[in-house]
Order: sequence, then C-alpha cells, then structure tokens
Amino acid sequence: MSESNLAATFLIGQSLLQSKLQRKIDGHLSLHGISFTEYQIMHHLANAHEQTMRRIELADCVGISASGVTRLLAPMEKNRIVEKRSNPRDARVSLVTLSHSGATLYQDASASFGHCAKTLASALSTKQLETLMALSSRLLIN
Amino acid sequence: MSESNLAATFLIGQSLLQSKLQRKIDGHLSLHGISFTEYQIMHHLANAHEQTMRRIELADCVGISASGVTRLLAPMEKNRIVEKRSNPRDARVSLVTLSHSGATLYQDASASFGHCAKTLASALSTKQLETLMALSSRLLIN
DNA sequence: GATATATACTTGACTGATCAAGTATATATT
DNA sequence: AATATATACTTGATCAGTCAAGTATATATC
Repeated sequence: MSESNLAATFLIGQSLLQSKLQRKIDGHLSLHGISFTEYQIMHHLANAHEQTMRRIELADCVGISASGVTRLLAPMEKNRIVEKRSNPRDARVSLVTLSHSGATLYQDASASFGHCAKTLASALSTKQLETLMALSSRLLIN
Repeated sequence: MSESNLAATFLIGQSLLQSKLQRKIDGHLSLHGISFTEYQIMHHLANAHEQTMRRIELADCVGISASGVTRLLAPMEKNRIVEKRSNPRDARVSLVTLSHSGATLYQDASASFGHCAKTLASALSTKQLETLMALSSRLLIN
C-alpha cells in the first residue's frame, strides 16, 4: 500500500473509531443528563483558572464553532451549570464560569466518564496508551 | 495521573483531534462537492465485492445509523452516484451499488483525499503511523 | 480624533444526523 | 400451518451543529 493510501486508511479508521467511541461515551453520560460535548465544556472549565474561560477559548478546545458554543451554553446556563460573566477589560468578551452545582455535576459525571474511559481503553497497557497519545498529538500540528 | 484519568484525557484529546481532522478533510472534499461521510460510503462500495453492499453494512462501517444511511444515500441516488438494487434472496434488503460515474467521482476525490491525508499525517513516519493504526484498532474491540 | 480593520460574540436559516415508531419480509417455534 | 420474534429498512419529529450575516466593541493607522 502506498504511503498516501496508508494515511487515507488511517483517517477512515479514525473516523469510524471516533463514532463508535462517541456512542459509548454518550450512552454513559446520558445517565447524568449530559452529552459528551457538554462534559468536555465542564472538563475544560473545571481545569481553567478560576473555573472561567472565554467562549472562544471553549470553542477552540472543544473543537466546535463560536456559534456552536452559544447554542450549547444556553441550556447549560438555564440549568445553572454555568454562569455568564462580563470582562471589565473588554466588553466584547463573555466569560463563562462553572457554577457550584456545575462542579458537583462534573465530579459525578467524571466518575462515570473515568470508568467508561478505562473500560474503552482496557485493550491497551498504560505504556501503549501513552504511545498512542504521543503519536496522536503530533497530528494536531499540521 | 491515575490510569482512568489517562484514558479520560485520551478520549477528550481524541475527540478534539477528530473534529480538527474532519474540518480539514471536509474542506478538501468540498471541492468535489462531497462530504467526508459520502466519501467513506464511496470508499467502502469501491472496495466491496461487485461494488455492492447492503445499507446496514454501510451504516456499520461508516459508523452512522440505518436511518442516517437512508438520508445520506437519497441525494447520492438522485445524483446517480449510487444505484439501488433489490436482493432476490431477501426482499427486506436494499442493495447499493457504486455507479460508473460514482466510481469516476471516487477516483477523483481519492486523489485529493490521499494528498490531504498524506499532509495531515506528515508529522509521523510510516512506521509511527503503522504503530498508531495498530494501537487504535485495538480500541474497537471493547 | 476619525476611519478602517479585527475580534467576540449572537442570530436566522439550514444541514446532517439521531431516535422512536411504523412497514415489510424472513426465520424460528409450537 | 399459525404465531412470535427478529431483521432491514423508511419516515416524522427533533436535535446539535454549521455558515453567513449582523451587532458591539477594541485596536491600529492616518
């Protein structure tokens, strides 16, 4: 197989893998009433300085568009999972903070997610998983 | 970091990677007027026996639902990229065949896709890519 | 200081998928 | 042979996201 075919085969396999993983993850997280995308939002907020991020940063690290973030956060605000704040330094910016109840929900969901992740990755040793992650991360460069 | 956190971090990274890759791939394939999902359909048909598959097999190897396949194939039939056939042995089954013009379109798109794939994977050597694929494929087991 | 350009969103219209329910056919059970 | 269950779809309603265009604010340029 030529080199370009190898890469092409990889991308097709990657896409299939992702949709299968996504389905399983969503199945687990639905018990907490959230989607994987919502979980990712909470994850990034929970690990951010003061549990606060700009919407555009969230878009970038979750891999959706700015309008996607607007639509995704609207119900999360209504459910008091996140809170909206303004940035006094720049009025264009709308900051998002993980609320107290959001943090609790995240902790609960994290337990499920961690367990689910462990199961999904159980075919690989820790070392293999580390190798996989190191190689994958290189693909973000280009 | 605990083992479950490592796996969790992997899944989150994997999801981000996939959305970034998807965007780039769709950008290239849009020049041929097709989406990555449509490309995958053509890819699997092109490599199938007599360029023919059942709809449910397509759903399974593209990673979408049966109804997703129905909706996806409708415009592809209208554009004569694929053709519908019935299975004389089982009237429930609706077979899908890559048409002649579909095969031509696939070949053209394949050149773009192969080039795009090569660029996206250029940060890895052939050996690294093979390792990545071998490790990834293990995740489909569970 | 006025004007042009860039950034950070939001919104309307749309698309690509999902799920649940329905239809048609096949297979297994009694 | 009749009935129950499983399989292979299709369809209506819905959802999660996209893009293009609009608004508000900030920054650079002249």
